[in-house]
Amino acid sequence: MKELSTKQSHILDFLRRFLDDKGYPPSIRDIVKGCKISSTSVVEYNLRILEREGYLRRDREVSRGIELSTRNRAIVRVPVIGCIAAGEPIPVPSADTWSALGIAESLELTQELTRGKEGVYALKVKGTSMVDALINDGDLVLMQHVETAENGEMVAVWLKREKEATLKKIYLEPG
Amino acid sequence: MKELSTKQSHILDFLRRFLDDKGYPPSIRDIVKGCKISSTSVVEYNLRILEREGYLRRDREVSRGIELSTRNRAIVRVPVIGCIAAGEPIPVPSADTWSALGIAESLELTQELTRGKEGVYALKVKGTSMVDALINDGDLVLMQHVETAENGEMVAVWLKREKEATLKKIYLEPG
DNA sequence: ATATTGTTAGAACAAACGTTCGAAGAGGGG
DNA sequence: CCCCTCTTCGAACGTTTGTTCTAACAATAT
Repeated sequence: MKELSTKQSHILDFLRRFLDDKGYPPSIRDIVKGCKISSTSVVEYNLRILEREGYLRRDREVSRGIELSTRNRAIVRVPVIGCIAAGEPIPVPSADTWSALGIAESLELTQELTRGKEGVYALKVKGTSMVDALINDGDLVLMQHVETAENGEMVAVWLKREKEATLKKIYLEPG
Repeated sequence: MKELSTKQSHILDFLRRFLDDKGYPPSIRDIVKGCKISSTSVVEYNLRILEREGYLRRDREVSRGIELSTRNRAIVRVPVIGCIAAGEPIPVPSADTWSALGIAESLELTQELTRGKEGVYALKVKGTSMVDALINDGDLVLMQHVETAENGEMVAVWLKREKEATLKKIYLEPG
């Protein structure tokens, strides 16, 4: 799937909200009003792109004949590997074996959050030693495991002594 | 709910199958064909009964404006209210009016994340001024809006000068 | 500059669609 | 039988809706 324009994201989002709220898809003119678009043909134009990119399916010549692709709503299960405290080492997360091991907890996320990335895992924060870093006790930190550090990219590294972390891509979810 | 006639059960069943298959509700004439009914007014007549008995909800004068009332959803939609940058003010999120306003994007979460809390919203992080706080550009911060600060609880407060934030409950998702 | 591609605008048309109305059939109780 | 209620039938009306077409605008490349 290609990158979507701002307008296409708005339309897709409006579609989801409308469907969620009303129980049936919006008409093209509903989208015009809901997304403050000036013409039906603009919606038609962008719907065509969204369909081509696989975000939805359309039944032509049928009013409200729009079906959202279920792939976008796919739910991903992410392991909560362990606790993270000040300066403690992080156990290595293996992408596919976590289900076999005795992982206690897991987290259900939508793919919108993980964006299809592999090797995403979660850590539970222990203690309030990182309050100044916007992270509190009991928070959940979503992270992506990468094998090698790409050039110029930031990678999550725990500096034991400094009690600091820098990271490339991180997914956070505190509770 | 009263006992349904054979025809009404048939319609209800067709409604469910159609919705499941196509992703949008059938038109009255679709029901005519699908249930081998001879006239649209017969469908209209029975739909009126089905609505009165609470099996479905209808939006009048709207094509395919039928919503089955048995749908349960474990997925929660959360508005992405705006951008957050160093020291910038946070727009006030109102719990139920965000769908009516021109909120650009939203995020789909499982209830496991929000834990059924009300007034949960998200902010998009702009800029890298908070990298040292584990938050990077483009990250999404999930927050819960509370009207009053409970005693002893931490509440999200932006200190303009210190460029710091303390918060009670925070959900993070970076990209 | 011109050409190309992506996007927006507005209008118009034909089909799809929900609604309404009068009439009539079916069944049940007096 | 008549009366009443529930249900079906068919057609018509007005609106909604998807589609299409042409023109114009914007950004970028040639």
